[in-house]
Amino acid sequence: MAAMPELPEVETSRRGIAPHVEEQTIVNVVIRERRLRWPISPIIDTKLLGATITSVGRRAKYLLINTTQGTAILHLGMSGHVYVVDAGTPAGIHDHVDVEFSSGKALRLTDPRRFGSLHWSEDPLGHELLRSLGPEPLCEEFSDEYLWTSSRGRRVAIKQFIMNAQIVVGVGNIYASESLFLSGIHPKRAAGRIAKHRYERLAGSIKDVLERAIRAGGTTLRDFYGGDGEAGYFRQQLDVYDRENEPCRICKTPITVIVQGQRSTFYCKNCQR
DNA sequence: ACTGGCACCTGGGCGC
DNA sequence: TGCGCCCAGGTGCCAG
Repeated sequence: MAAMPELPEVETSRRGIAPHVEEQTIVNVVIRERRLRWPISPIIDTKLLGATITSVGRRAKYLLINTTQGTAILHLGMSGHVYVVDAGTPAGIHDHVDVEFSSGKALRLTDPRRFGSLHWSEDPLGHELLRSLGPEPLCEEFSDEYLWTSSRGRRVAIKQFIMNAQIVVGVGNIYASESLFLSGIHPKRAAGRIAKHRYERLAGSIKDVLERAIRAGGTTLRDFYGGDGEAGYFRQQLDVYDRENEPCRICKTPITVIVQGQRSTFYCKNCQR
């Protein structure tokens, strides 16, 4: 099982856990490991205890667990998962947090690599980590006009430009490669040297690929009660990611892999210019 | 102000 | 079977 959370996986998690945790009252908080990307503050234990969850939101790849006392801000990093278990279910070595409800169920956070984080805030959108994030890719504000305007004078490669969370959130390594393929843009092209009409295709492709992935339940399908994920189906729809040397679905040219900013980029050197 | 590079961690897959 | 190496989907921070 490998569900590295990009935006569709986080959104899938949000939808998966929401019906199980909304309106639940927290009667116990078990934190077994506080050393995530940042240490989990002891404040969180106190704030969560006795609180009732009102809704589960999302901003970028952060889950916002809204309660009557404030908001828990949860990031899943590269290897985090959340799911619902029976309270008291024996914990594995990477099961760092259980939030137990009066119903006898619990929300469990598992994160082997511990790149995730958990914060508390009464004003989550004003939180240090969320404050200066760019727009959501699926909102209207994110458009060709926006991309074109914000890219003028920028020499950075377009792949890294769209993965920059100050520009737009939620475009991770997989969907960056995929959306550039769909819009026919070479990943190394300087962001500032792309014409507006090409940004129209790019903005559309980003929205399209993310929406399709969300509809497919993220790249990995999960059962949010009980735990284990099932290898997902969106992977089968990927055009370039992880397809080195396999034929381009359009022109049959073998897919090329390069490294940009220490991450793999997959593209078709014939279709993308 | 940008840009590129490093760091934080563990686990899985591969070649020998 | 075992060991060492390389790779992984995120992102804040640093120096230049």
